[in-house]
Amino acid sequence: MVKSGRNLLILPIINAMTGLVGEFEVKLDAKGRFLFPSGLRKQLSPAAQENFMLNKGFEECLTLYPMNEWEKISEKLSKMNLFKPKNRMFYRLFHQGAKQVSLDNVGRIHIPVAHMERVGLEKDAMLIAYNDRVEIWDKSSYFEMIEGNMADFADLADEVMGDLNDDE
Amino acid sequence: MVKSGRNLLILPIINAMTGLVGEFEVKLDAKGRFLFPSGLRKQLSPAAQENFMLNKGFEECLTLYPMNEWEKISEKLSKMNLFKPKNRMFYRLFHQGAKQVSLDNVGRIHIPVAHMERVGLEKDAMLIAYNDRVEIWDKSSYFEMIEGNMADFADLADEVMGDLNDDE
DNA sequence: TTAAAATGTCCCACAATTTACCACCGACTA
DNA sequence: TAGTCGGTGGTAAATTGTGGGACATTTTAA
Repeated sequence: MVKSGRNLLILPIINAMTGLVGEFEVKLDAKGRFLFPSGLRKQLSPAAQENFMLNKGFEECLTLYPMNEWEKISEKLSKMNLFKPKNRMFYRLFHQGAKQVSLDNVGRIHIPVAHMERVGLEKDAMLIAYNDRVEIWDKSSYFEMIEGNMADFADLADEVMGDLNDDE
Repeated sequence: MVKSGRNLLILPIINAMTGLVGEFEVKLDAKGRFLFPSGLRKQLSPAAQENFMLNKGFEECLTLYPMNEWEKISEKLSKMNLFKPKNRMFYRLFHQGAKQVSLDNVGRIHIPVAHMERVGLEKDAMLIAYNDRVEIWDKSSYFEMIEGNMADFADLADEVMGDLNDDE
């Protein structure tokens, strides 16, 4: 691991197959902008570096999808039959707060005020990158969430990963 | 890029493949007009930017179809056998409140009073764009609907998306 | 049948917000 | 030590959004 800038950890660039990784601490300025960590940007395919889709995440966070990843999801969704009520409802829930965002020419992303309020985002935020997405948490909510679930970590590991070991 | 109207830029269509996206908050003025969000307008094909079909949505909302999308649906419906009572009834229900609407030259849409009353539309509204349509919800009804269904979101996601993932 | 009221349409000008851009600072690297 | 990259803050300009005035059309009531 390499130390860079102020206090941002930059992890080695990861193989494209395994997707995004890393936890980053960022600060929102008065306008709700934050600098997209360079370590994370390097993990994105060049084509996907400009545009993102932002929406409300599954839990108390926002989720950022690189546009190419979003399109994959979107394409799947577009095959759904919208005459079925469940599908409509899912569509709506999944599109909560959907908004296209992009990097400004210094590499920042702007989070609309309404979105910040929706998930209690204050000045300090955490970016959690995994797989095809980046979650944006308010720093304190994030650590509360971690704290609250740490106790179950062991059980969860067993439950989620237990089977996989047997296959190998 | 083309210049149109007073000073409206028409940008290339964003997701022709995957349809409309985005959640937008709008305010109705005293006359029941709201400004069609520019972010949404940019997603429409230039031909479809002027005219829409408005009708009562499936849930407590109104639905706005860009005219070209409406025509696709309309064509499907026209193939129905209207000698079957159920089909006739569906046809009627689907056309509830159907009315052609269009943007004024500042880019606003006017919702007739009767339609507002029909779905409890007050001053604050939300536009939910997905796939081929734009839903218009009263803001508070919208969030109630979200609240009420959020608990099932995880299950719904599994149910609806679970199958799709298998395709990979 | 006509007048008055209500509703709907169109267009203008200004206000507010957003976005793009610029200039700088500080740290690490070569 | 100079150059490059990462990061911060602010300003100016373009775009988006708001309210209202004036007119047309439809409906209601006398």
